[in-house]
Amino acid sequence: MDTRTALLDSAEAAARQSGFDAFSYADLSRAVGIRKASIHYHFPVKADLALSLIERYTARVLDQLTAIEAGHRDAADMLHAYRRLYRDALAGGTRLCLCVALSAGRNSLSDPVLTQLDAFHTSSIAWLTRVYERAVEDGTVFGVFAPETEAAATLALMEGAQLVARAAESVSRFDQATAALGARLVPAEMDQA
Amino acid sequence: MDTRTALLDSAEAAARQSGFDAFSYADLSRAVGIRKASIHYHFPVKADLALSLIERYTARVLDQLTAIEAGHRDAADMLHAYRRLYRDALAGGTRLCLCVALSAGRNSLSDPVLTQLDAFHTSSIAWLTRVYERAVEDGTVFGVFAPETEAAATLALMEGAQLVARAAESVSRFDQATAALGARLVPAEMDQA
DNA sequence: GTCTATAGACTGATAGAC
DNA sequence: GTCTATCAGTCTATAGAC
Repeated sequence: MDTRTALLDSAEAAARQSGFDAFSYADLSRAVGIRKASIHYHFPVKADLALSLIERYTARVLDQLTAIEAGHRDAADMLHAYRRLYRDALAGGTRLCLCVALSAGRNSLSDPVLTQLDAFHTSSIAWLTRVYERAVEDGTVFGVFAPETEAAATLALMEGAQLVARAAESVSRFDQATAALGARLVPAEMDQA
Repeated sequence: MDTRTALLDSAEAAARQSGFDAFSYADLSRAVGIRKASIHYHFPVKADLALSLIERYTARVLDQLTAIEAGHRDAADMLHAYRRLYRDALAGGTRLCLCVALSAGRNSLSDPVLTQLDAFHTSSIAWLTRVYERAVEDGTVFGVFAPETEAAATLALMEGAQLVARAAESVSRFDQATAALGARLVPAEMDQA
């Protein structure tokens, strides 16, 4: 394998594990077995590395999407495969898809902070679960079957929509991503009317 | 306002804009108008600051959720308000919810990288749109009305689910968040049977 | 292409005066 | 509580020999 590819492989693994800013040329040099300065021959500044990384990654994922499209007949099958793609990319919860990782960056948080973060998610899901339980009763949200499942999905949807929106620096991306949720909600009564 | 609060306010703004690792005590000292070393009196190490930050934030959001619950009758109204909470927190696409930002971290990406990132999202949505268009025809996904809207939601759901899963270092969080999507898919035929 | 050596800047953190 | 002064460690990046 040529040095450039080894560098990209190592950098991708590191970026997906901890974020693009979390690894240095020093880390990379240790992993690949050449000196720090030599990396600058291949990628003069670190932004060049980021660009090569995402270009290679995008091409690879697009190939996979094409393969999924060719290998399945049903839309449902394709969505199953798509979901599996992201799921497998997680590597047991330790790695993000490179694009999420680039949107995301370093993760140098201490254990107590991670605990609090998890508590926040848990509380949010608990709250949303109560809301969806009510929805089952009052019928103001279309198609709710499992409140807790809906709750977890809604939280993830919000976090993901924010990430996508920030990457593009455009709120309309957020609106676009959450419009489907909005469409399921029965319009509110006009209090002002 | 006391120094501690000013520090927390400034740190929160910075963290939500660029990530927790993207601002330094030096930046903070400039913003608040005291010396770098003085910050260490309030928050001896930076992890202390992160913890105070998320504790304060969590308490505030939980209060808002309680208020939403008290102020609306319908589940649909509550979900509207919840969605609006996250939307407003975006501040036009420049700031993340603190929890997403902490999961996410620094974002020191160059313009070309951001462009590629956006291209990736656009391609993914285009692909998913085609899949959902097919779903409308073949009926293998329940409740699809607007393919492009579904596509944007699915992408955001995946990114968010990964973020939530990484924060907890558990794949089951990902499964939980995407289970609702799975439930909408008509089971695949058994090829092995 | 890979190396040694180094520049220059910035980081989080500490000691101790006031 | 806030200050000055300073530490040792990190980082990206460059110059120039081989």
